[in-house]
Amino acid sequence: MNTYDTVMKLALERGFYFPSCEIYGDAHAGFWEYGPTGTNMKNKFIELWRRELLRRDDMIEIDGSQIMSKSVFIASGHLDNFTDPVIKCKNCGATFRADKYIAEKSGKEIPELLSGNEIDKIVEEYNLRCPTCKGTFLESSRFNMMFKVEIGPSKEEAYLRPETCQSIFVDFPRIFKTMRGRLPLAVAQVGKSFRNEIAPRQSLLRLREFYQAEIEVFCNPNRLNDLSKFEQVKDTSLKLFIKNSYHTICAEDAVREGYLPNKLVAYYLSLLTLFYSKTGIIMERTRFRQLSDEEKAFYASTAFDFEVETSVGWLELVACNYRSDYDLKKHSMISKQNLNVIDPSDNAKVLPHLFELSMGIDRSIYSILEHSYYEDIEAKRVVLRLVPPIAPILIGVLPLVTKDGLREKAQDIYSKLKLDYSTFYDESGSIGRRYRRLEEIGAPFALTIDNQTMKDDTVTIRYRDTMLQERVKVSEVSNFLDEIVELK
RNA sequence: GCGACGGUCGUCCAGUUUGGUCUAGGACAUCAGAUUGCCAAUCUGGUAACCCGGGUUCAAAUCCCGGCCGUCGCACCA
Repeated sequence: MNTYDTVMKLALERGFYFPSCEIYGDAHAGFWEYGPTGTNMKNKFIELWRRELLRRDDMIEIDGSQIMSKSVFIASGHLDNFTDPVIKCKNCGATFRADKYIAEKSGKEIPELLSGNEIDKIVEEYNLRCPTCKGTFLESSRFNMMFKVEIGPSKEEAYLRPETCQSIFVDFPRIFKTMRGRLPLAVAQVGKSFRNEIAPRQSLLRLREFYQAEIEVFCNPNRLNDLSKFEQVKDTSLKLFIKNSYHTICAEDAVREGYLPNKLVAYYLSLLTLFYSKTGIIMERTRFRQLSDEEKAFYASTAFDFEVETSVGWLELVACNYRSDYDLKKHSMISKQNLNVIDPSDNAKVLPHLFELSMGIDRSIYSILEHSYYEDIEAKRVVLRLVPPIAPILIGVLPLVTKDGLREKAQDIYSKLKLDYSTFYDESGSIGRRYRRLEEIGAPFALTIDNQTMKDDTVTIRYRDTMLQERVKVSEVSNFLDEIVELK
C-alpha cells in the first residue's frame, strides 16, 4: 500500500476526513467532510496561519460572501477565461475543448473568444468529425468552472466564488479607508471556494469545494524595495526552483542575484517559509517553483508555486502570484469606482499592485498528515508525529486503573485541562492500547494518573515520539504544556 | 467527460465463476463485563455490511440494464 492510501485509510478510520453525503448513492465526487479530528487539526492549522503570518505581519482579516454577483466575475475575467467552449460527439459522447480541437484539425489560428455560432460554423465548414467514432458533433456549448446560482424569485445570475480573493479586491476601498490603511497593506481571508472540476480526484487534493487561505498584499509598484521589515527575514533560506535548477539562497541574496524581483516578494516568500517550517512539513521536501509563461494564471505577471513533495508527486500548496494592477484596474473599470489611494511616502496617487499568497488548506492538511506519518516497526505502532500546535488532541488524560479513586482523580484533572487545551479522556482498555490510540491521531502527550498520584499529586507525562515519561506535579501541568507548546 | 477495472461490517478479506443451507463467515478495530495494572495481554458476550435504483427468476451478494463512487489512462487543472 502506498503512503497516499495509508494516510487515506487512517483519515477514514480516525475521523480526519471522509466523503460528503456518503450514506446516499447520489453523492458527488469532489466533496469531502472534515470529521471531528480533522476539524480540530484544520482549525489549529488556521490558527497557526493567523499567528505566524497575520499577527506577525500586522495583516488584517476579513470574511466575505461566498456568493458574489455576476459583475465581479466579468471584471475578474473569470466569466471569459474560466469558460471553456466544448463540443460533444452526437454518437459516442466524447467531449473536446472546441478551440483546441478546431485549431488542431483546421490548422487555423483560433481567436480566444469564439462565439458558439462561429464554432459551429467552422465545425461545419471543415466537416469535423469525432476522432474516435467519426460521429458528427452536437452544437457547441460552454463549460464554466464556476458554479452558477440563482438569486431570489427573479433568478438573478450570480456565482459561488472560485477564489476567496475577489472579495478582498472589491472590499478594498472601504477597508483601506476604515482601517486607515497605508501601503503596503496585507488583507487576508480564509474560507471556502468552489470550482466545478471536470474530474475531481484524490480526496483532499482536488476538490470542488475547498478551503483557501489567501493573503493579498496591496503595494505601491514604485516602492517594492522600500521595505524596512525585510531586514527581519533577510537571512531566511529559500529553496528556489527556477528553470529546472535549484538555488538554495537567503532572501537577501535572492533579490540581489535577481532570482526574486524585489524585496516585497522575497519578504513574503520568507514569511511563508517560516510558517510552513512550523507546521511539521518537512522543509527539505519543499520548493518555490517559478512558473513558466504557459503555466501562469491569466492574471499573473510573476508566479511562484510553493510545492511540497508527497507520495503522489509534487503538490502545489500555495500560489504566489504578482497580479500587478490587473484586478483593481478591471474592478475600477467595470464598477466605475476610483480605487486609487494616496501613498503618503511620496504623496502620489497610485493604483495599488497586488502580490498574493493563495494557500490551499486542504492540500496543506493532507501534506502535513503524510509528512507526519510514521510506522514504528520495532514498537509495532503507527504514529502521527504532528507538531503540538497542529495536533488535534494535545494531551490524553488516562487513569492507569479505574479503581481506588484514580478514575475520579483523572476526571478531575481532565475537567480542568479541557478548558484550555484539546484534551481527551480515555479509561477503556489497557494503558498500552490507549497510548496507541492517542499516537494514531497525533497527540504529542499522554498524562497518566497512577497510584503515586494519590500520594504526592504528581502524574506522568509521556512523550509520543520517544515513549519516555517524566513526572510532573499536577499543578505544573499547565505550565509544562504552555512552555513546550509555545501556544502563548 | 471518455475508456478499462473495481465496489460485501469501521478496516482488510472469504463467498460471485456454476443463482439456492448466506438467517452472509473470519481477522483486526470498536463497545460491555471479567481479569491484569505503564506500552495494541487474556477470556466471555455484543454492535456492525452485500453502493443505489430497476429488471430476469420460484429464488439474486451472485445474472442483466442504468446511476453513483473509487483506482488507473486520456483530456482538464483558472
